Amino acid sequence: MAPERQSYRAPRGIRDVLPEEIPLWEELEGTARRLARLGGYREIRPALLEETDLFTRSVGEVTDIVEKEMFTLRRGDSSYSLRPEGTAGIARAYLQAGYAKTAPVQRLFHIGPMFRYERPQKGRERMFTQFDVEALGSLDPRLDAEVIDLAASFFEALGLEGLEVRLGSMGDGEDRDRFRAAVREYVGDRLAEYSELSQERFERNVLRILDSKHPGDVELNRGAPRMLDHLSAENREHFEKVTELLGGLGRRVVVDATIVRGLDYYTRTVFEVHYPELGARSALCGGGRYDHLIRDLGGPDLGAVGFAIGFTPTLIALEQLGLTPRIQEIPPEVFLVCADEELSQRAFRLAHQLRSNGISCVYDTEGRGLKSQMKQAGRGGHPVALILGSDEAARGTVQLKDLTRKEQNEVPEDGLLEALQRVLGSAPQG
RNA sequence: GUGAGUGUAGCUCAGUCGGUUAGAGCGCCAGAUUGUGGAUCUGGAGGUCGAGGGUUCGAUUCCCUUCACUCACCCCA
Repeated sequence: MAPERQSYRAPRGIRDVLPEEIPLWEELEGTARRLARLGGYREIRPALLEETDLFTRSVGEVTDIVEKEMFTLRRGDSSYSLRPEGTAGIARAYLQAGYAKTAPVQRLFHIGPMFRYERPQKGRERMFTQFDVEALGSLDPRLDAEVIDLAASFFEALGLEGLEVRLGSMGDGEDRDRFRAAVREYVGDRLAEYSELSQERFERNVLRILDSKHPGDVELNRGAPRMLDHLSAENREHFEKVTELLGGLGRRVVVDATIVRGLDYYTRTVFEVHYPELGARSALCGGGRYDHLIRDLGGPDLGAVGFAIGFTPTLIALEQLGLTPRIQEIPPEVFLVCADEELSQRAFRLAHQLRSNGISCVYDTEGRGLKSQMKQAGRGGHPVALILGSDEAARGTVQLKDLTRKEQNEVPEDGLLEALQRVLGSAPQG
């Protein structure tokens, strides 16, 4: 029974959100929900755990995420994984719910944790919360623009101004294959000059070489083929439409041919939202179109577009820019003070009564003295202290102290609720 | 997976050129004439100096190993 280890910690890369931090998280979640709903997006809460196969099919077998970053568990012959990203599960839920047949166009959003087995570092955790927005069932470029606009609006609502939307297109099908071949040829001709890392990527995922930040590679990439030059007429038109629509909203759009998403399911539109002031860590959001994912999961070939915003990078950005909302926890409205220990049962019952009437309250459980209880009431930030004393009890009254105004009145018990509501309703700090 | 840095009270950190009772601030608890708050003052509790091993008369201080955390690379939100 004697424990070998006297302390437990959360697993590596996983952190608790403590009560002190909840107001901040509620602010982020509330902002996300509010904006999503303004656009008619409905909240969905898909499974945290899926069959592993769902992710290998959708995200891609040779991606890092699937190859080495999934938390996977086996039960008998089945293999399940904690979701490493949100889109696959949402698309799966969409199909399972029958939306593809009953109401194909679905605007959906989700806020929740994702899991990736990675080495933690700043802005990267093994369990991280994402705001996911997905518009499924349509190819309309307005949805691309709408979704991008929503992502940018989220950051703006939190106080970030001067955002930059970087937009590119990965093409689709044939033009993408042609482009990939062109890149292979270009890079293959001078592979030895590329960095070791890029050489490794040559077989794995050529397109990522275009994304390299290695100075030598950047130089070599200057002459590389550009996806935007290889787009088919149809995809070109779609891309231009999205650009135009965003421009029409006054959004600053930078066409960035180097954007390459890491996940296999992306097609055509890809984008990132950047906050340039943040430098290297300026990407706050990534997303794009994934027009064949639904088909690949067994449904009809319907288009879809979406994005994911990580809460952790967002919080870091806000912190760096001094924009972290300073929101106080809201303490219970009443602290019940027992001047006499014999009244503790009455205090307990009174607490129940107040709560039944919608008034939040707490009381001391450590048998502390009056003074100490008053201290707790004051430091706890409760607007009101109710003091139960034996003299008052004999008179059928309690002392009601307004801690913000420092006013105290003796009130009869049968008028207590009204008196409390009056004081609380007119609380100056709101 | 690779590399670097750091590990001393709940938190933020001093400190010991190896020496015998390890410190501060904040926080916490208790008092300041006995039924009243956030200030002030006084006092108090709280640390196997991450863990294991080595060198030494002696290690929290030096060396090794290990674990954890942090940061960077990779990858990505």
